[in-house]
Amino acid sequence: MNQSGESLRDRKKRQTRTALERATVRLAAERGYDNVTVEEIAAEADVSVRTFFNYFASKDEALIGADPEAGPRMAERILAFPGDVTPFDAYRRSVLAEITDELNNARDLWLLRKDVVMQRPDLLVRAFANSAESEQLLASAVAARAGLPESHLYPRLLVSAGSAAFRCAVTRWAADDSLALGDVVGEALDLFGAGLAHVPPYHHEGGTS
Amino acid sequence: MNQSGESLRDRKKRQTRTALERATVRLAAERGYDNVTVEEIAAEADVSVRTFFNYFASKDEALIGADPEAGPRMAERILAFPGDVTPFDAYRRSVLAEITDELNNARDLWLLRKDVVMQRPDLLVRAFANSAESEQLLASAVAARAGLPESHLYPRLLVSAGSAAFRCAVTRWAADDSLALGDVVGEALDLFGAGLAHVPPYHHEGGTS
DNA sequence: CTGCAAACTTGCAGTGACTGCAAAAAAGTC
DNA sequence: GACTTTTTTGCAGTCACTGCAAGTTTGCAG
Repeated sequence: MNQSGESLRDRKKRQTRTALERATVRLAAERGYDNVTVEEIAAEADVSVRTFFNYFASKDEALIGADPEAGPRMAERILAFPGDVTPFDAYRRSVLAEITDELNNARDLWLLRKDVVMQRPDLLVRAFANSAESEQLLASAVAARAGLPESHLYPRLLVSAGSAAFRCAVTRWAADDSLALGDVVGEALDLFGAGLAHVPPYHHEGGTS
Repeated sequence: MNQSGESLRDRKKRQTRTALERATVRLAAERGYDNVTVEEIAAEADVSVRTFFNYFASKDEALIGADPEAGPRMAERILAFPGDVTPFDAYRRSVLAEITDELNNARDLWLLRKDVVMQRPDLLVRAFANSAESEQLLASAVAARAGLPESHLYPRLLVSAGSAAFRCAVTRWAADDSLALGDVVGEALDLFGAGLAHVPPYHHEGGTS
């Protein structure tokens, strides 16, 4: 019964996973991240506490909705671009594509996460701390594309810059409703691309930049 | 009795603080970070567990030796440079100065921390997660110097890039004994300064870069 | 549809980080 | 030496997280 690629089991697993994720985000946004216990989250999703930890290694991970496939997916994307695309561009496009997908799939969740992040900005950093494994994958992909050894600083810096861009962008996005998250991330990556030695122009009071 | 600027009390506090820090790092390097309990650390430093938590908010903080004065100190340095120094250079120099000082004061600790980080790279990221407050200070200083509003992406990105540079540099430093940490951080910051769109040259097997 | 194996869920008991509180012990002051 | 302010400590409690050993559900073959 897996011609559709997804058995009953798989479907149920996906369901509990997203139920837990949504419960976590919803409750955290509603009454503050650390006023919510895993027990409450599990109850909300109608599973046992132990099951929560079968799906997520930590409360943090559930909040951010850590997707174990995101790393491999992005790495593949990076390598799939035609040869004349620079490593930076490949990485940049890959990140933006991922964000677009994510927002299309769960924009509502990100709106709630925004509230949580506004209360506790450190959560975003902490959540990214656990993705060292994925980052390693991305760094390898970048290294391959750039013709550099894995030990080189550049690939790791580029990937770190990516998550920094994302984190800063979320903060900025949270503060200004009128912006699209993808655009802000793109802008941040551009600053990294152009070099931080170059201070970007800023027109006081003149939003046509 | 505080003409020397430091009373008995202050001296003792400093002593317990560094004793706890050293105990944490030493034990963690010796037998692995999570095979060490706070109870053991406290015992090693001859204080109670409760006292440990009077000095450090978490085990992570003790491992990294989080210095609450580092943020203000660096911010001050950034603002103190003459006016013709660019924001990037001011930040860069400030970071390198801090690292130099730190290594001069506690090089042995950093050598041990290196071992711990090699076992668990995520600890470094997590440790930096709690410094959101300091980062805000630095970002403000950079913003002031760059003539940008605090809400602008640039200052935050520069500061994030700084910690990314530091984290990547430590990793690289841990893997190659022959390098000086300060140099690697400087190199990383230079890559950020020049722009990541530019892939650095790499001479296969020719260390004259 | 039955019986078996693999995957998933659950409860339970335990560890360890971390907190608030109130009392003991120093340290500084006069 | 009494008095105030800090610092240390013990204690009780909460909560995240883990390993283990059932119990339950799903997949599959006969």
